[in-house]
Amino acid sequence: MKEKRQTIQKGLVWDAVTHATNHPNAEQIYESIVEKHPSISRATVYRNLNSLVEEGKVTRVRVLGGPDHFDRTLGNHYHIQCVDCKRVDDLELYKNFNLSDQMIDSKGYLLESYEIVFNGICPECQKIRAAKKQ
Amino acid sequence: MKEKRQTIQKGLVWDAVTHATNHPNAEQIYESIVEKHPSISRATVYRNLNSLVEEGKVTRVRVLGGPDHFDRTLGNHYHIQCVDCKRVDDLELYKNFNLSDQMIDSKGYLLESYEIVFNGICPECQKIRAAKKQ
DNA sequence: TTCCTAATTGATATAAAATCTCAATAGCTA
DNA sequence: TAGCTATTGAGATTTTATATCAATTAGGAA
Repeated sequence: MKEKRQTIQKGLVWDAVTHATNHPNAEQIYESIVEKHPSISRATVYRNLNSLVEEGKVTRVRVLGGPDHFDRTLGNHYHIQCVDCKRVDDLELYKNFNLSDQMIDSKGYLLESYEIVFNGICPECQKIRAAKKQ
Repeated sequence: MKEKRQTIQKGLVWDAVTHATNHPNAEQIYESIVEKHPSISRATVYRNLNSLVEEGKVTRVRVLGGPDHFDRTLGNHYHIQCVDCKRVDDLELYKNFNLSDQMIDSKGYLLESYEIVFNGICPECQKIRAAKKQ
C-alpha cells in the first residue's frame, strides 16, 4: 500500500474545512487558504480534499447542478442548499418529518423542494459484474 | 412576451427525446440527431432542451456529479441511475416502500444508495427577497 | 545528521457539461 | 412577398474537476 505523507498543504485544507462556519466548496476552501499561503495550488486543494474524503475524515456533499461542498465527517445528517446564494448548511429534520410535508423550518431555512436521487446497478451491468467476478 | 417559433431543429429534439428508450442526456440526444442532420449544432440541442423544459413538455432529470438527462413529461415518478454505465430509467416504487429499506427491485435494478437533496432559502436570502419585493 | 526515493506539489493543460456571442438564416405576420 | 426578429451554427467562454510532469519534500534508512 502507498505510504501516506503528512504535508503542510494537507493540514491547511483540513483546517479550512473544520474552521469554516458553513460547508464550503473547493473554490471557497482554496480562497480561504491562498490568503495566507499564496503559493498553494488549486490542484493541491482538490487532491487533498479527495484524500480526506477517502480517509473518511471529510464528507463530500453533492448538490444538483453545482460544485461539491465539504463537511467534517460527523455522523449521518442531511444538508440543505439555498437556491439563491448556494450556501450549504446542516438540516435538522424534525423527529416526525414526513417527505410529504410541504415545508419545514430548520435553522431558519424555508424548504422549497427536495429530490431523491437513487443509484443502483442496472440488469446489464449486474451481468457484467458477475462475469468479471469469476 | 416573446414570440415562439416552431423550427425544424426543435422538432428534431422533441422527436429524439420521445423516441428514446431510456432517458438520454444532451450529448446522446445530439448524437442521435446529428446522424441524419449533420448540420445541427450542439448549442441548438441544449437551447431547445431548455425551451422544452420551460414549456413543461420535457422533464430535466438531474443526477449527482453527471450531466442532466431528459424525459418526456409524464406525471410524477422517480428515476434511478446505474452507478456503472450511468443510464437512467424510471423507478417504480412499491406501494409500501420505505426509505429505510435496504434494497428494492424495480425493472431489475439493484438499489445501491439514494440521496435526498434539499433546497430552500436561507435566512439571509429570505431578507434579500423581502427587501426586493417592496 | 545526511541521504535517498517515492509521495506530493505547483503550474499548466485537458476534460466535461453547459452557456454565451454574434453574424447569418429563416419563421411568422402584415 | 417583404421585413422584422427569433433562432441557428460555429466557436469562444465558463465552471468544476482531473491529468500531466518536472521540481520539491517528507520521512525512513544509513
